[in-house]
Amino acid sequence: MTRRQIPQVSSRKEPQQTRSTELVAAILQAAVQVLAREGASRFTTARVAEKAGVSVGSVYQYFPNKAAILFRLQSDEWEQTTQMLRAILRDTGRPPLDRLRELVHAFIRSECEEAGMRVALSDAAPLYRDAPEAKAVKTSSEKLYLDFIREVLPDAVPRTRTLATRLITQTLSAVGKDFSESPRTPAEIRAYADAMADMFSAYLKGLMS
Amino acid sequence: MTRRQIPQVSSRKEPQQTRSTELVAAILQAAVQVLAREGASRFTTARVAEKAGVSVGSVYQYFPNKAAILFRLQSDEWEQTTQMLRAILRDTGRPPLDRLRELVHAFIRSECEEAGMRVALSDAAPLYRDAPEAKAVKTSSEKLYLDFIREVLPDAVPRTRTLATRLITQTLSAVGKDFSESPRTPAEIRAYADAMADMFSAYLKGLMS
Amino acid sequence: MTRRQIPQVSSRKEPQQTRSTELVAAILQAAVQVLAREGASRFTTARVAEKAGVSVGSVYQYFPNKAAILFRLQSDEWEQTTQMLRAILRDTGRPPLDRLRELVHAFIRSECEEAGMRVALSDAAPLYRDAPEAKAVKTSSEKLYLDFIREVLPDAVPRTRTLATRLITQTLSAVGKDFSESPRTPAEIRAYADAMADMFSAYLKGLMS
Amino acid sequence: MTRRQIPQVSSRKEPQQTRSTELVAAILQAAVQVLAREGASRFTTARVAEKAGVSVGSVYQYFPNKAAILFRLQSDEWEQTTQMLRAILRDTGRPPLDRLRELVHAFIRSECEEAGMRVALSDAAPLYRDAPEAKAVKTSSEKLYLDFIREVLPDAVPRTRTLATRLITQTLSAVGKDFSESPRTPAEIRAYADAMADMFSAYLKGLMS
DNA sequence: AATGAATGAGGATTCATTCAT
DNA sequence: TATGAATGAATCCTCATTCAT
Repeated sequence: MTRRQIPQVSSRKEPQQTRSTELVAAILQAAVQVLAREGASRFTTARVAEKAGVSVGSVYQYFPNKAAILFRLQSDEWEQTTQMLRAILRDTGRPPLDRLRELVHAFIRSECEEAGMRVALSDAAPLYRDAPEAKAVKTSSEKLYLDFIREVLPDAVPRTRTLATRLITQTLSAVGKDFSESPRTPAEIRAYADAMADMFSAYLKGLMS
Repeated sequence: MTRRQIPQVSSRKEPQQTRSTELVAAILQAAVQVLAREGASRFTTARVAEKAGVSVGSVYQYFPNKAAILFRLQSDEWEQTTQMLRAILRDTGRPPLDRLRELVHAFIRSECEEAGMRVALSDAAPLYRDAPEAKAVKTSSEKLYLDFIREVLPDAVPRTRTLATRLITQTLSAVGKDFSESPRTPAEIRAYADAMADMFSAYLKGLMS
Repeated sequence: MTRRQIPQVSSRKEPQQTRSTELVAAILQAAVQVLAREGASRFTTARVAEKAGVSVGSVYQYFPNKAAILFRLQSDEWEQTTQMLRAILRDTGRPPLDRLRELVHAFIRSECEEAGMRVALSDAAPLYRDAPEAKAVKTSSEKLYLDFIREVLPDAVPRTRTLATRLITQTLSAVGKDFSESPRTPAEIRAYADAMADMFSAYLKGLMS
Repeated sequence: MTRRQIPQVSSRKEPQQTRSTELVAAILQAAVQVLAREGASRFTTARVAEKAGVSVGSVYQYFPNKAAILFRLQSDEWEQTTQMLRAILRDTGRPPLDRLRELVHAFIRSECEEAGMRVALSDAAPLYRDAPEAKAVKTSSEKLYLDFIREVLPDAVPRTRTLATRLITQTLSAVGKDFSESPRTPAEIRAYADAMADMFSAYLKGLMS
């Protein structure tokens, strides 16, 4: 590609006053709604501002550009998901593969919540995914999984562990996204998550030997 | 979302004369280039026309709208990939899991070819994915996999087979896409494909018992 | 207006061979349908050609441009209407005002037939109305009315007669067009036509004294 | 017609600041000029913007689409005309038919002012006439006439009054429009208006008895 | 005569971002 | 700080007409 646009995506200023924090929250909440109701292609700063009840100018006061809003939405979600998964994976009292199963269920379930907004957010990915900040977020959560895999495959060579980690995380996120694009019933979700957990378990068991 | 735009995406006229066929080919080739070089957001009918050396009007003579060009690109690729995979899966002389492994390799390899264009094409998916024609294409190739899985799991209940089929196809396509977004060396590709094949094999073996 | 476009609107060639006559008829019939179904703004030569089952080139073989088709439609209708009215007005056996009443009824009735097409045709009027041929058509039918008014007001000065003629013809055509824009029941049509005839009669009686 | 386009035609925002009001005024004034000089077919938002000395974007800030500008022009004129006619009709000191005569004169005269623009505006009617707002405007002024006719024909049955009202208003507006399409001298205008008033008077007198 | 592919100017509308107030 | 008016390039698509075959 001749020249990808790599916008500066980090927040223009850290809002430290209460008022500002509220404003940012209002903007983000409005952004979620606009994304869910209108879709990625109709996600405009003007619409977000209007829904948030503030002026466009104010939006640009806290976000350098449209991509930054989307990035923030995405990264907040990553944060949230990661936190949830961390709690599950670190519960070392339970057998690892049990934890993995629970993780898969929790992840797929969470992906299916607010699916409409998530699809739209992922449609808008081209706008924010190439920003350097986006990559940072991704690698940070990678470690979490790697630690878990190390626990499961203590004797494997690093290369194998890395590969297994990548495969599982990538499958989880890519397939989760794909699966959640269609509306799903709780039963469907459970069945699919179980199948995926079965697959991961079988794979890891094979690597243990 | 309030109302998605569902454009008519099928070809405007079947080019039967040599000249027309060439024109359509030129347009599609130009489209591939524009997509690869400029990215989805800069993919415009005007640019395609210019690159193809024809007028915009000519583009619209053969494609009812921009989405139709993208859909055609995507659907040509699906066709091609499906054909390739069909050849592999139907080679019943070899053990199924061997064929599956080869399929995974072939698929991942093919996804990594022209990766730039593929990523852009997938970025543009919101424009064509909701067209009814798009769904038809998808379901048609589903059967291919289902037949294969039936061969592998002849005794499983239909539900299990369906689930396994979905999981594997979805993993293949979603993870393949994701994986190919970064540039990969042949070695990386082999390693990743092997890992994925291991995962599928372990999973299916688990279901056989 | 800086420069109105005054297109040459007369037929490119008089079709004298049977084949050609049929072609022209097919084109005109298709034009009527396109006008009725798609409206003036979507009336295009391409659509007419397609509906007629001929090529655009053939359309341009017999009509120098789009306006000419519309003009022909309009002028055919004028012709037809005039013929009908002539028959009524010249039936000198009946009292003039009776004939006028019948004329009004016949006219309004005919305007309400194929109303959709007529509205569209009138929407397209800007395209053909300024052609010199259009004016010729109009004046030709003027005489018919003038003769009738002369019969009704034999003693009036020419000025009065001219004025009365213009007022009546203009009212008839303008109000007829306006009235037919909404769908009307036969009863409505009769009532309206009667009222209009009453108005004309009262007016002319006033001028007779 | 398969599907008419019924655009939302009401103003996008009520300009309350002086600056905005001026802008809207400038746009409308420019619109009038473009309409008068270029005609309906060359009436484009770009031309209006340019003539008004603002950007296209600004035009769209106050008018949701082209039709809305035209509708506003038309509706302003309706308003103005109605106001004028109301003053005449409500001057109950004078005999009704005198007032009617004056109304006819005033109306025809006003129609002949800025005739070029009016013709163009009416050529553009297909763009705005089907908007729901347009119908509302029309019915509102209907009442004015109905009240007047009630005064003239106090003993007539409602049906008759309604019919007379419709006939007169429709004649007035349709014939007025038609008459003003050609340039007219003041004398012509007076003569034509007098003739029309004669016609209305004769008609109403006939209904009184 | 007939065809219909090709042209390309033209038009409506959107939207990210800025900046004067 | 907040506002929101203003910008104008960019985009998708249409269509009258021509002309090589």
